[in-house]
Amino acid sequence: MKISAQEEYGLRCLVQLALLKEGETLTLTQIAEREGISVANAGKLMWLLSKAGFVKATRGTKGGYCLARPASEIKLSEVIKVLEEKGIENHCENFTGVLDICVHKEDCGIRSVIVGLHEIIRNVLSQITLAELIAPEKMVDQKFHQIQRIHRIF
Amino acid sequence: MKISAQEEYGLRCLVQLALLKEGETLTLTQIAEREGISVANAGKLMWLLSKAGFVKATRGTKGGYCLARPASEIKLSEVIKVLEEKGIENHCENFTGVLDICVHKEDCGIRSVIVGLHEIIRNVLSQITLAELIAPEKMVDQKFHQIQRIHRIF
DNA sequence: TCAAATCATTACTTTTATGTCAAGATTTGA
DNA sequence: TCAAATCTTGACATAAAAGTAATGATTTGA
Repeated sequence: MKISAQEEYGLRCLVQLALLKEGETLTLTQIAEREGISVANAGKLMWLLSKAGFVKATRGTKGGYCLARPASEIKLSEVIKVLEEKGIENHCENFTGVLDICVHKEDCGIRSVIVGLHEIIRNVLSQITLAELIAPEKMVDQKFHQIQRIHRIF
Repeated sequence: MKISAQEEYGLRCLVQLALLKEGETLTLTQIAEREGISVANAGKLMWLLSKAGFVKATRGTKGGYCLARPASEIKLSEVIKVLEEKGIENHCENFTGVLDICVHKEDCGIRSVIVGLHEIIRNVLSQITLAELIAPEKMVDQKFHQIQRIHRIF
């Protein structure tokens, strides 16, 4: 169970844009620099995020990227959904082994657990916005544990 | 955020063994057949699970695999820990881009969220045993939602 | 108008994860 | 003892993910 490179770096690029003041933009080169990734890679990620409507791109001199809507209105769950390649919807299609169809199609305890876990993850991520993510780590941690406390997970 | 093939299939092989009666065993061929994966792949997975002490293997005619301890004493969290290649411990080492060290080493909201999510996942999985996983999906689902209800996640 | 700066798009390369193969070791039973 | 059945192990091949490169399109401003 882990986060993919695309999810991690994509999210981080968005964080950079969230840090900007109203009206400012960042070029691919600047984003790449600030995140320690290649310009080509940043380009691909921003293209995805642009297609998905999270960022607005303007070309030409003075061009660059900025968020398409306020950071406080972008939930992490939405971002992750776009950056992951295959959603949980197709859990059963993903693990069919050498067959065309998963042998557990009928009744599957694992599916319940995996699908349930994804529900929890989605739920938690839907309670955190980009805006909250750019606060100092201490604050994010606090917010996270507040979510956990409210829901009595621990 | 997704489960890897190794985690999925490894878990499923264990489930097959959990379904056995006391004293019964399954050969690699049988496991492969029942899970719809190749014998070679089953061999690799069982090797991992054997090294980790979840299953007991006996060689030779009449040989095969069985659980090394009762299914009710094997938590999913332990199994996943063994089957995933990199734990969450090294989140920061995993995403350093083109640099040697992640640019967010100092203070990182994303890290908080990802590490927190992994805590939740581990916690939930530690409350489910192999024995519970082999019940009809309906029951597993119930158990899962019971965990959610107890902890007021939703 | 044209060159420079920038994003857009697709194809390609590299790396990593997954899956396979083959040779070896152990056990059983004839 | 020996052949058959089985697991063990490490090397290898394949597929998927990640990352790069190259070419094209748009905008700005001299």
